[in-house]
Amino acid sequence: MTAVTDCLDCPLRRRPLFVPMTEDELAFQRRFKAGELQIPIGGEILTQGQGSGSLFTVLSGMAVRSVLMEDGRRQVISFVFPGDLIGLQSGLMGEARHTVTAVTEVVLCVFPRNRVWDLFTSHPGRAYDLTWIAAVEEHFLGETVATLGQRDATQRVAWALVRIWRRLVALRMETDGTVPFPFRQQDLSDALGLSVVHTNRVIVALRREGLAEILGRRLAIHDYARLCNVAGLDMEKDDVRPIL
Amino acid sequence: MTAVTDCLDCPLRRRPLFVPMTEDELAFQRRFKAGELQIPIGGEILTQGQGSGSLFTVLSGMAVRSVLMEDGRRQVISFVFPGDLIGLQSGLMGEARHTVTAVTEVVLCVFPRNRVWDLFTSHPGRAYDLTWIAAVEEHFLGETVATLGQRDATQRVAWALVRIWRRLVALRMETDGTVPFPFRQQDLSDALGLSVVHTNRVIVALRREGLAEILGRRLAIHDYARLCNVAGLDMEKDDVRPIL
DNA sequence: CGGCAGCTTGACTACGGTCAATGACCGTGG
DNA sequence: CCACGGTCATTGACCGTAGTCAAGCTGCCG
Repeated sequence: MTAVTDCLDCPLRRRPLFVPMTEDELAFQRRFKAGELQIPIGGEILTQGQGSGSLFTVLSGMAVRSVLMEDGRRQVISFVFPGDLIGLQSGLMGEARHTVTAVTEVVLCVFPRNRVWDLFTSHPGRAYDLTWIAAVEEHFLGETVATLGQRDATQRVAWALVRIWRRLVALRMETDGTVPFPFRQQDLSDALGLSVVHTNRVIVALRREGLAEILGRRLAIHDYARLCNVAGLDMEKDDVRPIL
Repeated sequence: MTAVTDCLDCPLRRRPLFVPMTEDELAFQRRFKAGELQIPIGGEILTQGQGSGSLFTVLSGMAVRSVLMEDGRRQVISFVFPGDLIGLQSGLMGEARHTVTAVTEVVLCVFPRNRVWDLFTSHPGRAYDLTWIAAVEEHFLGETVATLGQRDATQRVAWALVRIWRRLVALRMETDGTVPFPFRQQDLSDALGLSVVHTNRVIVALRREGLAEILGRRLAIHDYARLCNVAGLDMEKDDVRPIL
């Protein structure tokens, strides 16, 4: 049980991926933040069908956002990384439409939902950022739809690996040419609409090709340019975004 | 060339699908609305890669939101109906990430982008609604991802038909048990990640089963309950949402 | 050391893609 | 008025990617 991180000392917000905060915004954040929550591996941050009294920003750790379908199948909607906002939908629309499950231990900043309105009335800049965050999320989902709709298995896997890689690099989580990769192949396949078996075959193929490799919960990309090419992604960097 | 609709007389905002506006909001909308734009069939409301100086709300007509991929394939991200907001992403993130193409003649309310900020500073309620709209959109895309990832061809087509049906019914556009259906089978297949050929086979099968039928640019659902069942959707109504 | 979760591989199957041809409908111009 | 060309829907034959089933493997934790 470590002490709660003061927003002033927050290591995340200074990463190049995020839009810098003004002094004023920072002051507001400090008041807005109600505390921290620690979730163990496998724990649920949000549960489909249940309301939540809070909004969260991931301070550290990773998670998976998924929906459970009637027939028991699972679709992973997105992977969740430090800096991501969780609970906007349930915050604005009532109950959560998906489940968010921690795949590592996760530490969350907690923002009370009943004060979101304050944010809109007294901090339009932050409100704007909130909308911006939602728009960024929407954009990613659009790309995901395009991937599931149009790309074949190899392209999909390459796409997912590149996306995860880029995000973690932008967060400065790369060491020795590898980034953490706490997801199971099952998570990947549920995200990409493939069977685990086939996903595995593709991963093995990419490894043999010398493109990328998943080893001991870490991901190494050996030929970034070629992998991007396979994925159908250009090599440009991710846009910056605000962080709450 | 008919006269511009005054927000006061706007037929859309009173539909049960939308959250009613307060007097105050209505007054603001009237000032915010810069005019109308009429787009012919096949015209582009927004073009991928280009910025746009405006936000739009669809007043009438339908469109298709799509991304063009490197290899020339097309993914339809969503279908666009009256009441939908267009251009939030390009408004907040710079350039449009997708193209919106009119499939009928479309009339748009135009909101100048440079006044969006006013909305955040002086009308927090509207700003909140804007975020809400973004969250709703995100939710739909999540469902789309789940559909493309987990459902087979028949379920996908059924899902799309039910979604379109529900939306148009909520907009009161049903007559004689049918709703307008201006989309080509190509649009459907591009939305569902199927080939036109296979999409057609499924549509024919659904028709033979007496579940649903597309005839002369109109969609008839003959067995709503069963179709929902095939689609893997429960029969509950859509949530209400704000309209800009 | 045993058990379980997750990764890997092989053999077979099937859903949906591709290619190709035909048909229905419509607007245009000779 | 009809011939022509275009777009979209429909159907058939064939094929290939990815799913399913099943078995073994590896590594970790109790």
